[in-house]
Amino acid sequence: MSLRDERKQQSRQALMNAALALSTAGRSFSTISLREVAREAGLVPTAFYRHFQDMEELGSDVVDQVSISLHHLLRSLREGYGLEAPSKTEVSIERFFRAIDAEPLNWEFLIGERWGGSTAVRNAIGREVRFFIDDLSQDLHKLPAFQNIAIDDLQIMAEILINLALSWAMTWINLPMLSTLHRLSNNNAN
Amino acid sequence: MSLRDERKQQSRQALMNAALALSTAGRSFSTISLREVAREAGLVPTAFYRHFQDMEELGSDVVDQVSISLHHLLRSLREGYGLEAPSKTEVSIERFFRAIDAEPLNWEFLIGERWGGSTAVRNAIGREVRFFIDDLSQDLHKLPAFQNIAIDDLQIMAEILINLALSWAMTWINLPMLSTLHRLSNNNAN
DNA sequence: ATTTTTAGTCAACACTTGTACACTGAATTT
DNA sequence: AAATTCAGTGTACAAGTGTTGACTAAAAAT
Repeated sequence: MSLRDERKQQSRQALMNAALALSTAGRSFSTISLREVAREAGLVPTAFYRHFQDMEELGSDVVDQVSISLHHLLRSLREGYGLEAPSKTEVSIERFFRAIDAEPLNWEFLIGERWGGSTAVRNAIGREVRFFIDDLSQDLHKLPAFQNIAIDDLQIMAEILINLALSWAMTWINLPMLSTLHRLSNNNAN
Repeated sequence: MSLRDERKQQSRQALMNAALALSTAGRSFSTISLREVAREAGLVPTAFYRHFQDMEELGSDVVDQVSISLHHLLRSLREGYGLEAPSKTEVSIERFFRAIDAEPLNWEFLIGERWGGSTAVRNAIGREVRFFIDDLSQDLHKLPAFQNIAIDDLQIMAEILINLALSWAMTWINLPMLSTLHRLSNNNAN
């Protein structure tokens, strides 16, 4: 990649990081402005257009980036299946919460914008969630305990698990945020 | 109630209806402005302050109103329990989707804003969802088939069911919207 | 060495936003 | 009948918004 392209990629990434950071600071993606994103990324507003046509396009691209990172998690969860049967679930759940703590912004964005404002973002996330469900149902099908359960039922079970996981993830993320908020308000009091 | 209070209530309701309608027209509550709500309600912007201190307060009150309506549904679903065992679930699910079709705006608002922008709204919805879960788990406990299942497990089951139901509801609402969108784009083409 | 490309800058625009303040007139209270 | 209350109006302002077009300078292509 040429020097110029490399720098462009860097700015592009700065814009996406800014969008992600702002979207998860107690606000939703659809409420943040193009100018805010540019400011946070250390760019002038008009430079935004060198990378994205509008905020919707930025949003969709953030979804794509977030999805890639979460697919890595899904694979790492899969690798825990080799263990003895009883602790399998325990290990998976623990890894799941660890993964949330590792990159909470990605989760918060995906879940918070799932039914949120922008149509483009919503569709992109919808596709992604459906992919997660399909993936998990195929995974369950490989497990001995689920061998004689109909594919359709496994699909529903996967849907159930994914939805519950997303809900738990959001609750989990918002829990420590309360103490963060408390700490901040104490600092402001001085 | 005095004549003046009655008219005030009417305007207040107009504002809340406007907020609900705007929030569910492909946008989220946090993206709609005070002025838009007032305009939609047929009021001047400054009249808004006679009813609510700010948009956050409006949002919380909309959640309260929506919750009441959904509690009515929950009760009507409960009344289906007297039937013969095999079709019980079927009837409940059918009633559930009927209830969504009856007042889709309420559902769309509750689900869409559950992890959405405004903190006040999010907290109000969180409380409401937790109430739904508690209610359902107590309900399950009364059923013969669930008599010998631990209370904690019933709580989790209720959580699972509510989360899945909310996800299905949103998917269901967005399904016919596609055809509506299609119809609209056809009309615009003329 | 010269030309072309292009990420980022700067200034300017037409709008929308939330909110303050003084005002009106009908419903209510005195 | 006179005084008071108060939902709704109209004007105004500072601040923020998306998007335009012309410009700069460094990298890439010729």
